[in-house]
Amino acid sequence: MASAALTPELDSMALFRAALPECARDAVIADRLCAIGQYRRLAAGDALPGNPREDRLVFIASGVTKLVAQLPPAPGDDAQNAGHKTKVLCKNQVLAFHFPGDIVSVLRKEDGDLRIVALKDTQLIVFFADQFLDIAQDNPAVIRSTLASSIQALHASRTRMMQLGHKSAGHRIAEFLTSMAQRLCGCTKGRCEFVLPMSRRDIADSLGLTIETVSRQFAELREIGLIETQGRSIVRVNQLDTLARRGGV
Amino acid sequence: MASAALTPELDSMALFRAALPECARDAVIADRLCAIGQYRRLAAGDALPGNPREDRLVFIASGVTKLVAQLPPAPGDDAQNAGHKTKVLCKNQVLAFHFPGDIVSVLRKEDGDLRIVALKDTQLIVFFADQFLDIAQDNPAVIRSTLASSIQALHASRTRMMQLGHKSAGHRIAEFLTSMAQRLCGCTKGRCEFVLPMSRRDIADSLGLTIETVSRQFAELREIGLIETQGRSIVRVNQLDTLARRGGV
DNA sequence: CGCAGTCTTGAGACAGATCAACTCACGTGG
DNA sequence: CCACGTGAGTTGATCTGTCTCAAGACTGCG
Repeated sequence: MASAALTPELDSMALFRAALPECARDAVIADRLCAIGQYRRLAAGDALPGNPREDRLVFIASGVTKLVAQLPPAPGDDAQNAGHKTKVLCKNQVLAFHFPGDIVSVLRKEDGDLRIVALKDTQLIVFFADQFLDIAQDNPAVIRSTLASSIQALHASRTRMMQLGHKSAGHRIAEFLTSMAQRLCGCTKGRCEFVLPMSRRDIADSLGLTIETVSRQFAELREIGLIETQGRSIVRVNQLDTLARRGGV
Repeated sequence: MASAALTPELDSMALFRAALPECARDAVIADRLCAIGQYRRLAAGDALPGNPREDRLVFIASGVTKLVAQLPPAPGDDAQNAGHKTKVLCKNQVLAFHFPGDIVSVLRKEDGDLRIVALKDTQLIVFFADQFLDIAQDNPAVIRSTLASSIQALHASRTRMMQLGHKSAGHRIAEFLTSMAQRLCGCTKGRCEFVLPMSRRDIADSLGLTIETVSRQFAELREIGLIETQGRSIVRVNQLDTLARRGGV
């Protein structure tokens, strides 16, 4: 898509510009936004340092990240679990995975903070939300596209809520694989092959399941012949449309 | 807060103005927004007619509503459930409850449509999102507050996702009651009493549980002495802070 | 007062979690 | 280049929480 001859930083900025609404790409406003964006590089496994004070907007230029909500270590969580047993380990819910071109809004911590963690080497641009909006509001197209993307995220989040609320493990895994096929190789039917950038644990945490259950579901899909796997992370889907139907959408 | 002598419609519009950022309340922009807003009245149980074509923003002036995602009657849902049994009835996920002052964004239907249903007699103002934004984008304060509220909704939705992903029935009910206490009588500690505007079924659907489980959890809280109930919908919480801790926040 | 629908309570079934081995992939260092 | 070790992934046995199905009790309406 973008050039390769420039520095990684300029390259990332160019990608960011390309993500802006067409009319704003080469305008002054793009320069102003780029000026306040901080370029960052994360190695696989690294987390973007948290900032408890400011809401931020993060543009993913390359790589893959997960957005993790780290539940606080259950402060006084035992006071009430009279009879129950509760894992003392703080559980990490993976709220979403993000791919190049995505803009993620990271609110400052309130109930156990949000963190962006890289799954592979990742380049991103960080904006402070206030600064970004101060500039963006001068340009209707930009502010509207920002709003649109946040509404989009809301919609996605609601869809996932429905998943977590009603769907069985089988449904969830099928839907997960379907969406990964779309994201990673743009396929919606037929057969395709891709490399999952995230671990079983990440998948489990994002779907509200355990790794064992995820593993068993993969096994079941393998037995039926719907998918094949190679090594830890290579997945080949044989009938994507059948898989999608299994996901119940 | 608002007058009572005017017509219900004017009254609702006044409430809407009051919800705008201060600097915009009496400005021209408020008049323009009011001009495109359609006043609606819903009796308890009625649904706001869906609109498959336009995204809408709905301002709740009075009453209480639920936002329901009606899953399509599982078109070809059985093809894959080889061995499993699946409810044929279409399940209704309640995505959120809304109270006076809330602005709800209702996206046009995509995967099983969204509907707003009144829980008690409700007055609201409906805007077409495009029209609304065309006007709002002229005023930085308005567009930013719109964005802020949508980000807020996103955050709430994420919080709920975490709930549905990780929390036990007991946690969910405790958190639900805590948030209702805040919404309905502004309490965060001590004891308080309120009338739940929604049925057990609505509660169950919003938390991803069954009515039976909800009922049992209420019973448990009653036995512990944390709450008392009277009739179907009056709830008295004895130790709100203890309940909140039980919710695990 | 009586009916209809909501809520409660109980007994049993099942999906998924938990606990515990075991296997395998993949990077390391000899 | 291959042996090795570590951590990821798989598989199995059991256990628990929640759903299901089925009565029954109550609320609140006509």
